[in-house]
Amino acid sequence: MATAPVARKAGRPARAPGVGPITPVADGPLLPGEVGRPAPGAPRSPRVAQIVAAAHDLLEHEGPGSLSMRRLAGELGIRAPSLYKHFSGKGALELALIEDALLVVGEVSHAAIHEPGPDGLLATLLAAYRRHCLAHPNLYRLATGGPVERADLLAGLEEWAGNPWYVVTGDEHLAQALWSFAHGMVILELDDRYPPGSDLDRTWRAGAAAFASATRAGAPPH
Amino acid sequence: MATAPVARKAGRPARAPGVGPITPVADGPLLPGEVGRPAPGAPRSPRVAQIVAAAHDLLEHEGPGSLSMRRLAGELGIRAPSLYKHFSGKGALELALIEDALLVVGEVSHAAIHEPGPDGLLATLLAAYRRHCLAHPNLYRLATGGPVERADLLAGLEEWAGNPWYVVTGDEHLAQALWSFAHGMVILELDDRYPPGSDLDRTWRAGAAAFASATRAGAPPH
DNA sequence: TTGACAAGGCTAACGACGTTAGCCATAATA
DNA sequence: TATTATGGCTAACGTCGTTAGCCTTGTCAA
Repeated sequence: MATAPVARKAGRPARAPGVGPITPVADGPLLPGEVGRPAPGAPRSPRVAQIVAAAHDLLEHEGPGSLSMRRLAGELGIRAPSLYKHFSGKGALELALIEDALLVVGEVSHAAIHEPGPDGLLATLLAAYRRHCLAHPNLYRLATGGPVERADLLAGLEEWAGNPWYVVTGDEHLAQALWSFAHGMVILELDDRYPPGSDLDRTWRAGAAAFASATRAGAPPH
Repeated sequence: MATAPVARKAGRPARAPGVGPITPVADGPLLPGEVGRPAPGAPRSPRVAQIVAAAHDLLEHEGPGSLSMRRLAGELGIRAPSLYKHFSGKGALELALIEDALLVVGEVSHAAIHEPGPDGLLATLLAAYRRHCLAHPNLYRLATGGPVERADLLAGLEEWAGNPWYVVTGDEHLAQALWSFAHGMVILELDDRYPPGSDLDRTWRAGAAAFASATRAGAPPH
């Protein structure tokens, strides 16, 4: 390299380079209807992983308006055009963030259905999804707002991330409907689109009850 | 005026200036639980209405990337800075579009619950919402994507537009949950986020059935 | 009739954006 | 030791939203 290597600007602690968003804990046995994590694609070079980590931090801490090529390069101590040695463009960088986000949300969802709470599988999944997504608003918006180049995504990633919804409903259409409800709730809550003073806990419970009774009425979840 | 007045570039037919998005058909009697349309705010000047109409056309026909101040001005035969004589910025322009979009979607929703189909109020409302929103994708994304300055919106607009969901469920939390489901379905369908080959008609029906039975189980809709 | 003023155009320019072209230094490899 | 890949750099282009400042036209009061 011609210039000072790495050289993160002072500030928030950097993630260890090369470490992806997933710590692949040993996968236990699968539940009925559950599918396994898709095989990872080509591994990222250390520098690419470092850039993605910096972009992740920038997006989450400073907001989407701050995730520009110049700003990101500045965080890394380089200039914007140098980023094009590692990514074909901003879209490719965002796609990497989206992949990470889907992997993590998939991990969270699969973990939830392995530790059901007293209210049952469905309510546990909904609660875990809500908690996680609200805790990562900018990443969630990036990952779910607008179309995505499905061909460029890790094959099977979306299906795997959405599989828990099928596990808890036992029906693919009910699963899609339930996930749509959860996504609508999260995104509208993130964007503060409910009337002020709304009791959203109760709204989540009302939706959960509706889908839970529909699940019991139809084919039970295995 | 110093320059040629109006002077729309040739192309799509212009809407009559000053005509808003709503043709205020005579409002019939209200259903139980239904609220009336909010009182309109300050009327728009003819020129402002014309600019909003041009922005509307541009957004819907050319997509959000084409809705720039320079491009919009070009459609109107003027230069971008002149738009600032009528709007404080792009955000104010977008807010006018959002207000129009919410008014229209409110009209559609209220109309739907006055003409229930054979599957009942709830299914009729869902079908009308889906049909209308999918027919105006860019406007829908603008109106529902991201936060909105509630203080700048016509007072009571969001509540009125959302009121039909309450009318068909009879419960405010179930109403919010149902609307969240509908929004999630629409936005994910618009963004092509369901697995290829999904039978979304059946997904809509599955969700409708879940909420319909929850509605029957709880307080009936009047 | 004249003067003031509001409305609504205009040009020039600023800073930030994504992106490209072309150059160059270092490290690894043949 | 020569070559090549890696990964930096500067300069620049076109687009974006936006501001400052100017000017013409129409209206309306003195």
